[in-house]
Amino acid sequence: MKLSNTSQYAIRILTYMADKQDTQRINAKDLSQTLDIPYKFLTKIMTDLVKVGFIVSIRGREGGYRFEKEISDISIEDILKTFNDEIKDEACILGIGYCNNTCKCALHDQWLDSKIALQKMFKESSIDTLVGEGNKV
Amino acid sequence: MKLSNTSQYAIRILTYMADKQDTQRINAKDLSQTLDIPYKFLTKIMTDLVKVGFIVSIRGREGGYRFEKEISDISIEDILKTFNDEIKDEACILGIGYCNNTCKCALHDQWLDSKIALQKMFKESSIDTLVGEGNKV
DNA sequence: AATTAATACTACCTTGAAGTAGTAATTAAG
DNA sequence: CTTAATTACTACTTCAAGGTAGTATTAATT
Ligand code: SF4
Ligand code: SF4
Repeated sequence: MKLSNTSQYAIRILTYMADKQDTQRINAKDLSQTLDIPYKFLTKIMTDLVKVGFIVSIRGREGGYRFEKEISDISIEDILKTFNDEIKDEACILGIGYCNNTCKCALHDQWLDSKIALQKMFKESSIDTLVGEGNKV
Repeated sequence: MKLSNTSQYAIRILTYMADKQDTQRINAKDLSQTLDIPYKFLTKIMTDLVKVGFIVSIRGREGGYRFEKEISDISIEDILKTFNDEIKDEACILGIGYCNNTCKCALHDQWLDSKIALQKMFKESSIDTLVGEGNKV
């Protein structure tokens, strides 16, 4: 029960970029070194983040990345969805077919509250609410 | 963000077995068919559940499995731990090294409540609290 | 004792996530 | 214009989870 490496990386990348919004461009080499994410894997993730419209890339010398979308308009949920790692409404915690909200697997009652709380937390955590001094990166 | 297939299977197996405690032995073929879990994969999981002492196996003709431990003494947390799928105290949600409870990754504050609630739910959900009529299996 | 039905063990195959390598395309600087 | 520094693309490799196959072992039934 954990987030995928890719999701973890993406969240760390975007929150770190948000922390440095003064710097107008951040390049892959810096991100890779600062966040200790393998360079080639990071650039693959960056391309996904560009394609989904969170950031834009500036190619060529002196290039890099900057936000395209408002950081108040990017939630953890959005990031997880980009990498298919969100908690889906229709996914049963025990993997028994699709959840129609009337079904009951053995863990239903116990899981439902946590599920809703988690989804709410992911949805309400936009990048701008996460920036802060002294965060581990 | 989901439980592993193996964990899901194990929870379904044990809750189903608990539902049928009248039947003193349940064999792998029945479990495989009823729960729609691949037979060979199921027997691998069963062997793990035996090794960790939740159930005992009776080999040979008319063999099968039955509980060894009290079902009130087996929690979802215990099952998840068996397959290394529990939410570890020291695991950072963003995968940044080890959590010492003084560190702060960007998601720390938002995650902590959910984490504690989930851990509590997994710990307090013993198999006997999960048995019930009409559950999806 | 032979047969049959069950679990246990060992080894392998498959799939998807994670990570790597090399090259092409782009663009600022000199 | 050339070079250097950057992102993008394509393809491959590695690793762990999930799943499969075959055989050995066990024990009740006949
Ligand atoms: S029973 Fe509960 S966990 Fe299972 S599918 Fe329905 S809502 Fe989801
Ligand atoms: S900062 Fe929060 S999530 Fe990260 S390791 Fe510490 S407690 Fe865990």
